[in-house]
Amino acid sequence: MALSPTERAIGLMRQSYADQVYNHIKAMILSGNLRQGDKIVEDKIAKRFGVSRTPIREALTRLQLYGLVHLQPRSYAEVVTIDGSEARDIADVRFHLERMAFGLLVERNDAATIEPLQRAAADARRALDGGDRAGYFEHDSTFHIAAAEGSGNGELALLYRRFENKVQLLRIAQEVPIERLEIYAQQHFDLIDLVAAGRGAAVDELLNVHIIHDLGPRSAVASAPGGYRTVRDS
Amino acid sequence: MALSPTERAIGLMRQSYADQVYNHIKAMILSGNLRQGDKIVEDKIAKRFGVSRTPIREALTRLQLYGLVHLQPRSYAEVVTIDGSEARDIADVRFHLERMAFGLLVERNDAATIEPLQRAAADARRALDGGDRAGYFEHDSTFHIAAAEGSGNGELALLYRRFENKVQLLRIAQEVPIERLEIYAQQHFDLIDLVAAGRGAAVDELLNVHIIHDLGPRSAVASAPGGYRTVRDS
DNA sequence: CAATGGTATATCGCATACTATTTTCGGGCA
DNA sequence: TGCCCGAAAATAGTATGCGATATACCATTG
Repeated sequence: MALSPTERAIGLMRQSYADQVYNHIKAMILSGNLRQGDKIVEDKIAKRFGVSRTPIREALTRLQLYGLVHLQPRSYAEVVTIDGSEARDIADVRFHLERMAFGLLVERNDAATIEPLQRAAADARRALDGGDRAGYFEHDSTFHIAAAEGSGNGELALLYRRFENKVQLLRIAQEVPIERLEIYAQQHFDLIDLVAAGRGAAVDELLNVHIIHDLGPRSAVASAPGGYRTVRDS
Repeated sequence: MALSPTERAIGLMRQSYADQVYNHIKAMILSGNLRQGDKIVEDKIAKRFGVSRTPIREALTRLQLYGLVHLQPRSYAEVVTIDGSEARDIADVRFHLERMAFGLLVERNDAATIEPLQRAAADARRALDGGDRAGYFEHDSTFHIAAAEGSGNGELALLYRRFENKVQLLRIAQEVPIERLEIYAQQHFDLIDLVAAGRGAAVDELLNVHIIHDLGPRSAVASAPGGYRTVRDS
């Protein structure tokens, strides 16, 4: 954790300890190394990282506000637990945020903007083919974040990037079977195609399928004639 | 700031110093006591409140994550500045979040759920009549937060409550003329009526007017026949 | 006079130590 | 045996101090 003498000498402390700890704990949670409900004790983490509790507390504060840990006052912190009802709520909110993002993408109709999505979708596909489940999740996230970023609305991008933490936590916890991941991976490409074709209604419909999937329909989008039917129908 | 001996004795420290400081600074920003771009120095605030810098830092971290202050590493913090482009982005995101919330409200069609909205709308109207501008903003916030809460989606409520901080900051900065506030106050009642009448499309349309108003149309909702025309047309 | 460099000051990042509260756990009692 | 209570341990909340970095100001030079 401590910086190398060289880094110190050059003055290259790009990230504060709090940043580093934040990233590390977040990675531990999102990789499944820390599981839902696991106890997080400041002093233990501090000793583990070889820093004092001060930066740890700052990192935990951030993790709390991003919805990844629950801080019980005067007591210890826990990795948040997401039950079925919350899962549906999260998916629902996510659908609406992404619908906004993709709507703006369709409006923009800019090939350069969707290039990052293309790349992320391809990376996800490759990871899945290689049996790299964690890698797939990573690129899946990247895909959707790229959509938010590409929307051109900075606030949406900010909001989505934060919200996405919880989505990722959900992905880990749900233990989705590999066959479903295959479907998701394909849908990414389909989404890109529909965006490129400017078929906004079809995009909405596919997004609903992609995000809400089998959690039970709560925000179903009315099926439009000529909407999304099967893969590569554009 | 320090607790009274009685409070200490009874053990009534419900809020940590960090909480209290957070609420206080937030109130200062949202009341216009601290203006956009104002410098915030930890030590000064610490002395002002009679506590150490530690809880101040925690409060500032939270304010940063809520988008109210900008923390420059190794330098001082500032109240965030929102330029025109960001303002439009915020309004745009807000519209989509509220559309989701009100959509769920229409689905629910529950009188008890919209009762808090009714009350907030009435309070806002009263404040405005009394010339209490700050009070109006307060109740305006309450109205929209109540909508998010009433949606039944806890994640949406959480997200919206956080996001609303920035919206409030925007309200302060924009210095909207009083005549426009009159219009907003009326639209709150109109929204309630449309929700009660189950006219979802009209709600969307009015929300767009209410939120995007004169920032320039970016997320215009297509006018539906029988949509929102004038106040109390239901 | 403008630009550049250097020094002083302001301010934050983190470590350490102390305090207050919560949790845990074991022993006494019904 | 189960439950309650109290003491001890665990843990977070806050204060203080030091060191590091950024900012501001002034002198020097072209």
